[in-house]
Amino acid sequence: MGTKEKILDVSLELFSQKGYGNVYVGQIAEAVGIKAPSLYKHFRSKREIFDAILEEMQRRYQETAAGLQMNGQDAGADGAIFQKVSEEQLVQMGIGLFRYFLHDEYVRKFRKMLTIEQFADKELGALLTRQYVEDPIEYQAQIFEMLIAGGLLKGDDPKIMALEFYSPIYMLLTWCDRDPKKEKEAMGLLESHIKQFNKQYGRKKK
Amino acid sequence: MGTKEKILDVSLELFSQKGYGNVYVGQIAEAVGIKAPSLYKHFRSKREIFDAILEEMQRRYQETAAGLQMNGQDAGADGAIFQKVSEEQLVQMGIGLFRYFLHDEYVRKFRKMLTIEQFADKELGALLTRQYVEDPIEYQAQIFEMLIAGGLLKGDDPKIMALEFYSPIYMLLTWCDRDPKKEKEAMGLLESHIKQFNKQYGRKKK
DNA sequence: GTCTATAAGAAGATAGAC
DNA sequence: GTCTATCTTCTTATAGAC
Repeated sequence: MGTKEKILDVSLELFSQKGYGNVYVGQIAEAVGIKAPSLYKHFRSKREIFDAILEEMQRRYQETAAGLQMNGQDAGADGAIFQKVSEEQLVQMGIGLFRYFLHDEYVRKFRKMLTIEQFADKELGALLTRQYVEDPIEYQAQIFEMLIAGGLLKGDDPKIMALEFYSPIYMLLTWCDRDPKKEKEAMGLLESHIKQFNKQYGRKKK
Repeated sequence: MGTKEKILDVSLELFSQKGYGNVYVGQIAEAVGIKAPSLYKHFRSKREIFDAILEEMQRRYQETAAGLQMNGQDAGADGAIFQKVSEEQLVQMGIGLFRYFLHDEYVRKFRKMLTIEQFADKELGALLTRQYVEDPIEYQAQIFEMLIAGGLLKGDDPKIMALEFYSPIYMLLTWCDRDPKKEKEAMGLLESHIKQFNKQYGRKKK
């Protein structure tokens, strides 16, 4: 890893723990293994480091989102993918989303950074809302709408279903961000939640 | 309001917006209407201001919690209170909780401060978890357990019910903290959610 | 209790040698 | 690209007059 990438890496780690204002360029330099003035050969200022992180993480998110929406245009093709929806698949969808958000090192650190900076920087607050409230709910509402249309789930308000499916995921996620030791307990609650969700909205098997 | 109280007041406002490390004593003093050195006649240090806020807000929370748990020991008496549970009452319980968390000026600012400081200060992270995850879920699980025992709701896992009832409240709350203009939309979603919850878990009327 | 003046130190950033 | 030395500004806190 080049020095420039290492600077971004350790800066994200520090920003996600202490927040931008409580991280000093000396700390970044020390974590990288150089002296503070050397940082300025790679970035013009501390703010430029922050901006570079922001840009890179948004790029990655766009990539992931584009990947997830797959055939968003073509509901027919998506329907086919979920042809055989089952409790097990709903559980996998929820647990998978949770695991990805929680375990991907960059996703986790960036979410923590957004959380810390959300009120100081309106743009970051809006980003947090988009990435962790509006996009997931809209995406899941679309999926539920297709599953209902295909007769695989019952229900009449996909958006409320998405709110009810996703909100516990989000809350358990913020819980584990504060205390990673809770992951096992959170996973158990999440599984119970999804099974309950399936019991409520799933079509009877026989 | 005495100067000492005013210092705590404006400090909480500033800390909840920028975070402890990004607030300077000069800003606090300016907001109070005095010069920075005068602050030190009321508090020995900036940290002491922060600690005083923390202590005061925890005192208020204990007070509120004690009030809410009412007859927590005496499930019989609590049962009586909820004798005539209805959709309208569930809605009022959820909306009421939401409104209180969102509109009480001190509660809202303190929550934002905890949110900002949660990763830098483990104690504050634990406090946020207690006040906004564990206590509400435990409290609501107890209520649901009583309502089930009394035949007013159906369901077999009060804790999962509490998770499903409360998580959307929490998510909509964090959403509105970032963007208060969303309150009306959030309130509408919340009401739909609770009605859906009641449809799933409520005993049929006839 | 509030002020002005100021100390003491921290933090971001630059200059210039290597 | 990394270093040491240094500049400038900001920030917390104290001293002492009123």
